[in-house]
Amino acid sequence: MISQRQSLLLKLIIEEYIKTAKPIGSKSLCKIMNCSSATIRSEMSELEEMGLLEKTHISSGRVPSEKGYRYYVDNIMKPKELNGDDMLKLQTVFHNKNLVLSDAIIRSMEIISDLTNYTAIVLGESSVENKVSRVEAIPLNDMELTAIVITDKGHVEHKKVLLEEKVSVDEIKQTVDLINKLLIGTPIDEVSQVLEFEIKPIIGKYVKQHEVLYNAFYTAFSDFTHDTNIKMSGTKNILMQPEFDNINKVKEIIGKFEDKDLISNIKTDDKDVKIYIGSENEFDDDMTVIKTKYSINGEQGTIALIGPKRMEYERVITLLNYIKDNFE
Amino acid sequence: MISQRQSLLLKLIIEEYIKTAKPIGSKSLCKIMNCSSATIRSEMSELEEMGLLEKTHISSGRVPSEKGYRYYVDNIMKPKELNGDDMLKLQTVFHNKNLVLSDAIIRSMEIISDLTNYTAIVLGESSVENKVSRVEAIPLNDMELTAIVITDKGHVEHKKVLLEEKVSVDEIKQTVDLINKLLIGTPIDEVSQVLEFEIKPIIGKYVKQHEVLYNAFYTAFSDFTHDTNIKMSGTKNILMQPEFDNINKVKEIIGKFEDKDLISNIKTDDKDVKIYIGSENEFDDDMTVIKTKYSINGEQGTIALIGPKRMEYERVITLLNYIKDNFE
DNA sequence: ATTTAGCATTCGAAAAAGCAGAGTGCTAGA
DNA sequence: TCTAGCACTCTGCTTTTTCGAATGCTAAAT
Repeated sequence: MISQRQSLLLKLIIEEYIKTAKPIGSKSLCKIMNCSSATIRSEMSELEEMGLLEKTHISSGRVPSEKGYRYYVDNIMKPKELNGDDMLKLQTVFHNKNLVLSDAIIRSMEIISDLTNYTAIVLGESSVENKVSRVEAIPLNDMELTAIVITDKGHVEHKKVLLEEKVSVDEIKQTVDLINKLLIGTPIDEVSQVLEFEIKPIIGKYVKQHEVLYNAFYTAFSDFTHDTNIKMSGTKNILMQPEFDNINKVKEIIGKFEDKDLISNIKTDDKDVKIYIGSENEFDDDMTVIKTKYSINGEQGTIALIGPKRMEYERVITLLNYIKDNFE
Repeated sequence: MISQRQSLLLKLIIEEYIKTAKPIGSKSLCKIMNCSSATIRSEMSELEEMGLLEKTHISSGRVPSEKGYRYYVDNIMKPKELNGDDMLKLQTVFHNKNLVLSDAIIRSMEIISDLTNYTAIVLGESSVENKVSRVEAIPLNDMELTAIVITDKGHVEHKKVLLEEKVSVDEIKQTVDLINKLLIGTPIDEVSQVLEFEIKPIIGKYVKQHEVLYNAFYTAFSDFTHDTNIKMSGTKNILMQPEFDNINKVKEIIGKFEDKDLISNIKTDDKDVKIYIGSENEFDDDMTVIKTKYSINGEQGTIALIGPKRMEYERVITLLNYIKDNFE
């Protein structure tokens, strides 16, 4: 077990390291720990033995290990009050009456990203809980049409589709009417099933070119439901962190930020704010991902921050909780 | 004036430098120029005097200057046939019958970016030449609605708007009907005028809360017309170029890539493929921007590539021309 | 009048050497 | 248990050296 004093020492080391990104030596903690550097050294080496601290080389100061951060997050750090400045900045969003909720979340995350220099991500989900309220198709020429779906919550999706063969405007109209009749009120995530099992079998009776049209709508719809909306901000900010002092790491991370799949994977269904340090996350072993689900008014998704493992955990968790609370 | 031999020399130096990114020494060109290094040296120093070449330091090999590239692009380089591999890759797009034109352009540019390791940009314009074909408003609750505009070319824009006061569903419906009546057929870029001068004056007669609703629609529409759609790909690729060997340049460029205004400024109305080398462009003095307008089927915009000044000009210009030709 | 060979010179990139400072571990005494 | 002291290690920086690739210039050759 870890002693009182060791816990304090770990706390001091981590918090100092978060500030400076430099290994912490025993001497610098003498006054505050009220003992000699030798004592601190021996405590340090015990913490190292437990795997909570590391050295960058044999005679360097100590640096927190992944396990060290984990311990800090789980057992040492305390939820803090939101800092006044941070709050003030965020208030500008809540007081801006012109912002729709979904925009407000994005804006809040932008602010948090600016405030912290971490990268903010908002993964909007394709509006589960939304029901189809209307389907439209605008024929553009004999080979193209735009399919539009509007949900009861005001979500709109549209997609241009290429028809494999010419289809008459009348036939398109008939198909749309049919789809509307059968689809209105259907939850968005059940649409593809309804299409497949209820509409496909009967569409042939009404429309000559049913294959073609069916396929067009089918691709349009399946795009809707699979598409997660990604908003990122501060991919530049994060490069200001001192850990990005070498060109290859920068390139690696930039590459990962461009990888939509990797980013989409950050999605979570956990309503609590959870922290994934280093190898605990799928994104990058040197980074920490902190994320939570939001869900307001039928719209839901994930908000996340990505930063170095040396992250201001207390502050970040407070920030995320704050905006969650304010949006409910 | 520049002599035959100097022109050849310049060509060789630039093309070699494009390949290797390393200064070119006189000796390396002896065989191909069929003369001694001393001769080449003296020609080189003349080219330098004319400002077409530069040295990185007093005893280094030569590197093309901005003016040198300009001269090369204007007077030396010849339009080439598209390389077979490049063509093959692009063909996959043209043969993919499922792609709508606008998607095909984006996809083509992605491929070009991969092929060249430059960054590709597609700036889609808010569909000039489109006319309003329908306006819809979906009330979400007493304070929010989603406004939808559909154009005759199948372009769809939608936006959630916050109402400043509660407005009844009936009033919303009336307003929408009125707007539809007056707006259908209006070219998208004239919408705000019609709204301001034709609709605003009479809306009060029909609707009690006319201010509120008018404002909502006005903001929604003005967002539509101002919004240029930016698609970028290969921001990572470009970092592979050897000029990005120092961290600060990388950060600078990443910052510029995040700057929507700077990117939007790349927009051009020139239908020819034009090259802007170094300080000739607004983007970055160390980079070259090559761009052209595309316009198909009422949809138009700008496609551009951003790369180092040391760009494969011949290839790039051929590529862009090729996709332009194939889309018309 | 060009072109070439030869030579001293310049400069950068990379390796080697040197140095100061910050830390550590360990031991012996308080 | 804690601390003072000491030998030792390693980094980060600066300085030196070395090496090779180019250059410009001059004088001879074509």
